[in-house]
Amino acid sequence: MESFPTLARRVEENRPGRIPLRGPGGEPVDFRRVLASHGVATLPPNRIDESVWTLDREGVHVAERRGAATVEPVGAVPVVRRMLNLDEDLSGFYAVAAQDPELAWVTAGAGRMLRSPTVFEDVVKTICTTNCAWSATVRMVGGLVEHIGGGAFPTPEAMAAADEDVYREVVRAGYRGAYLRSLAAGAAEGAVDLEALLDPELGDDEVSARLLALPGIGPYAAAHVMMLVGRYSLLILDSWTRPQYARVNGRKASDRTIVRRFRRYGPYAGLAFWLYLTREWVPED
DNA sequence: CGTCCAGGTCTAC
DNA sequence: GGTAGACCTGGACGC
Repeated sequence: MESFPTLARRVEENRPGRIPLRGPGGEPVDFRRVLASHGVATLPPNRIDESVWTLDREGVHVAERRGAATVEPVGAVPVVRRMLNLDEDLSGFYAVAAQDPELAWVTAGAGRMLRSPTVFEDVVKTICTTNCAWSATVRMVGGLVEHIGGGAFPTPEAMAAADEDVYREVVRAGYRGAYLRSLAAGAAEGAVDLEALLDPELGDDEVSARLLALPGIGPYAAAHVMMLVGRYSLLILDSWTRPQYARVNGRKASDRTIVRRFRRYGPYAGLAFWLYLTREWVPED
């Protein structure tokens, strides 16, 4: 006869995992705003359905129910916690944002950028956004997932082992192919430790320097990856954010002016800038 | 058809 | 420190 505690545990484990949508400081977490936090979040193998607000990926299903994220299977709870960035305390950011009439709304739970399960994946995807239209980014990442990862996001080992022809003829990554293979080889051999970029002991300048040392990562890509690993001191200034700022702001501004406007946010300047740009992305109910 | 450029980066001055 | 050109790809545009 099975003991009661064991049975109770089994019953509990068979229920979908539930993750309360609260940050470490008790801050609210807007689940929809995490799913719709940035464009890279929508790339394969992620599948985000904004009509019902669900996230599916590699057999994992995430939805929102009664103030919690529900996760199936339950074993995927740790990776989902990471993807939703639920362990970062944003209360310090909210304290500053509350004083800014343009951004006070974020304190309702905005600011968590959807992360990939590995930093490697976010770096690869970011490289695939450089110097090309969004449609090309979708094609390249789709090619990596389908033809190298077999439907999942490819491991560094698989990407390093893939032939150059695959990058040229299937992924159609163009000159980025060499960057991607080189990055993957470094990650596979352990020469580059991308997970270390999550180390809170590192300063933003150190994280930035390590990213800029990677093949194919320049100022834009470094700032983008940094936002995804919780480093917000740099603003993402590129061909999308500049005109988007002009649209939201009502008139154009130089990079210097933009940087000044968000200077009050200190280490959260990049996050404040991004949220300002994307404030219309998730309509209120 | 050619030119431009999109969520830039690299190298060479 | 700063700038000029080259760079894969493939839509969007002008001619």
